Amino acid sequence: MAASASPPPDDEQPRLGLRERKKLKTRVAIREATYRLIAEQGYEATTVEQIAAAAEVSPSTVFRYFPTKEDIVLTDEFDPVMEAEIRARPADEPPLESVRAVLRHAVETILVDDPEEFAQRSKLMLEIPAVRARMTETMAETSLMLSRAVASRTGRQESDLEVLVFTASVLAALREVTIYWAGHGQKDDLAVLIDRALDSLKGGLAL
Amino acid sequence: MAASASPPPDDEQPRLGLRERKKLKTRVAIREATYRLIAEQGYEATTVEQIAAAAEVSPSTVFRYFPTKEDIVLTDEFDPVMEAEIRARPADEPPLESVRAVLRHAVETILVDDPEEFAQRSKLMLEIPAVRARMTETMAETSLMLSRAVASRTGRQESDLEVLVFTASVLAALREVTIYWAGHGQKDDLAVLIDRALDSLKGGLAL
DNA sequence: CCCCTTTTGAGAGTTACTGTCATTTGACAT
DNA sequence: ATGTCAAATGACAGTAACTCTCAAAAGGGG
Repeated sequence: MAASASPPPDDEQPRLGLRERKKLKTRVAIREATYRLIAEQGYEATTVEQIAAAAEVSPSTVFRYFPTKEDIVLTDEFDPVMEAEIRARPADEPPLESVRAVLRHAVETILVDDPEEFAQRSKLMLEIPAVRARMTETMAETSLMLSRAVASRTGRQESDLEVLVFTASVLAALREVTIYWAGHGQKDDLAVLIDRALDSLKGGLAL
Repeated sequence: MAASASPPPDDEQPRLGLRERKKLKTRVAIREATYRLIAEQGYEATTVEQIAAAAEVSPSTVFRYFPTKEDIVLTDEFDPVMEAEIRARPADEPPLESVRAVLRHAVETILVDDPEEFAQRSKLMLEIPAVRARMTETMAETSLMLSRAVASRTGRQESDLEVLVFTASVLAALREVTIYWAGHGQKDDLAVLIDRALDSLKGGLAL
């Protein structure tokens, strides 16, 4: 997927050390500065130097936290959660339906959690090729985890061509949905669009 | 897709002017130099400056011919041909089958045409994230053309979500096939793999 | 309060890519 | 051939995303 905001409900109440808390703050500061600057000036016009200045850290630090500029916008902590959720679905459920349930839940969470950030990210995905490309790269990792989960539930290898095609198609469809949604003023109901897309896959892409 | 080499069988015997012939030569020289250097030193270690030197042109010229370094490796002139071929398929054929026929033909052509280049490109797609990313970008354009063709043949809008999901899934599957093939020593029969992938889509991704 | 480890910032360097301008070179008419 | 014009090239300067290295600063534990 592509969400971020609050990482899954804090497992560790047990107090992060000051160090860790500061790191988290820096991370957030960088991201917020980035989103703000991009909203004001556009993506390409915003340099990492400006981001660093706005977040009050050095450029070095920005790169320590995010490997690329695109990652500042995209980073995503949902994969592990989704993996667990998929594994938790009933074993006899068709994989496509498991994915549907999990995605629906994920989307719901994101929209409650931080709708604006999600909206802005979707728009960037629509408009900035570099971001879309990086997003797709990120999806490659998601794809791996999804393949693992699907493989283990169906008793196939995760390198099985059919498994790979499954995950690649599902994620590609999800990406199209997101872009479609962003391209239509973000007015549609995401859950409905996801259902349509998955139904289309389920029906064998008959047009 | 992702092929290049000789552009579709020269429609114009009627003599390219010296100018055009020279341009073509330069294009080829740059690409050959690039492939050679990459084979020798790896992708990242090969700079555009080196490529320019090896092709005996200036760096400026390299960038005039190819917008990015990745494009030198990826550029692809097959889209228009494939678009025409799809439109030429019988109108009552299911789109997935039209795609199957055209892809099969395209793969055949490529493998006859310039198997080595195709092999090396696949390997780069597998190994170099930047190339894979750029490849995916390229696929976005292919996706557009495929959507146009499919839309016009099914009487849908090309912005129709189902059409978008169709093309995105097909191309994602094709990408997986290519990577799978490259990752397995390029020993399998590509046509067979494509069939398996498309069958999987046709069957509604039931696992 | 001191020591040790982690984090940070400063600075220098690389490389892909952009834009500009003067020079060259093919095309074409005379 | 020769002159003229447009297209292609090369030289150059500049930007911005990264990378590396090293010394200064700051948290944590005794």
